[in-house]
Amino acid sequence: MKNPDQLTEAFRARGLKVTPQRQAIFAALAGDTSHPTAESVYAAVSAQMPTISLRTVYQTLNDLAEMGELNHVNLGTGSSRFDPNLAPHHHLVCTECGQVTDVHASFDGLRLSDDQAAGYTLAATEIVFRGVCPGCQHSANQISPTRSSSMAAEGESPRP
Amino acid sequence: MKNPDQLTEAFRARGLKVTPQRQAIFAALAGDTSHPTAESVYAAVSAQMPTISLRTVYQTLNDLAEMGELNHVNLGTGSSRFDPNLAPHHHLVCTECGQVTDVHASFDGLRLSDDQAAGYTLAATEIVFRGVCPGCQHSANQISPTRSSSMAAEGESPRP
DNA sequence: TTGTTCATTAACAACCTGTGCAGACTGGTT
DNA sequence: AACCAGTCTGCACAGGTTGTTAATGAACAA
Ligand SMILES: [Mn+2]
Ligand SMILES: [Mn+2]
Ligand SMILES: [Zn+2]
Ligand SMILES: [Zn+2]
Repeated sequence: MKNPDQLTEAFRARGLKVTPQRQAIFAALAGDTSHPTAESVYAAVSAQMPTISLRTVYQTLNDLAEMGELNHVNLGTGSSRFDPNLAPHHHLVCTECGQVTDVHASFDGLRLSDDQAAGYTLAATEIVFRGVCPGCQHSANQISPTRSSSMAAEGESPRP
Repeated sequence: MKNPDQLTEAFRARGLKVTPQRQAIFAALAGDTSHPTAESVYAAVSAQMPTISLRTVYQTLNDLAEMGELNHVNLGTGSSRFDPNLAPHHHLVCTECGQVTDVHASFDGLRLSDDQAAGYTLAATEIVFRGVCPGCQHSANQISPTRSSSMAAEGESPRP
């Protein structure tokens, strides 16, 4: 994702207005590597701008995704996530809490032979590694007093 | 997935009853390589047994998944899909119509280095190839009369 | 500065996938 | 035949996301 100033330019170039709400969202996303959901972006921005609406957050995230400034990723964690990291990379997803971590390794050897491609015009290859994150391993090793402690930690359930 | 008779046994062995509804679902899934959604299983079974409820289809599919007879896969096509193919394999997903095709190539070289794994306990690796299927390429090359023709072909929209 | 256009908000409704629930029903067993 | 655990159905409902509408407000080009 471009930095907030560049996004401001890009929005103007598209005839979109640059509003305080949009700028607050740009700022919230800058440097965010957590693969936030719309709700979590809303939570972050609301802290600075309590009057912003969830609807506006959705709209702006969708605008950014349409402009290619953001990737819309669906990793089966129950809600769409938005990824400002435009570099080619893959993901590590915690099956307990839904946490998503970037994997920057390149897997260049990964190509589909023509016969396997079945006539498809290929556009992208996504690799998802699933497992249990360090935080959730701790919780699991304990006597699990309330059974919901691990999910509460990250704030999102894996599959609603 | 086991064949219907074996599933009947497996259900009984677990103390689960074998009902006509469940048998109809077993039969519908046998040899189905389309990665059906619950809705599409429901549609198929309803043709033979019009009184079956969607709720029962969901329940039975979940039971089968819990028993490991079916894989629950989420490929970002808007709804969960169920995969009776238990062999390790990957998927090719059409970004236009949502069609899913198996890729049986093995990518054994694919391993995550310890530093990339970030302390996760890894459990699974999924590879998703995205592109446009042969059918949808045809539609796209034409003058696209109604713009919705390509989606109607496969019966499911990629992202609701 | 002014005017036009676009954006935001709020309050809903609608949508879709999926699940919880209550009550009627039935498979498998005795 | 009778029993009971387990199942089916229909409906309500939840979560995530989008559509609508109207009223207010603000961005930015002229
Ligand atoms: Mn990422
Ligand atoms: Mn498959
Ligand atoms: Zn976790
Ligand atoms: Zn297609």
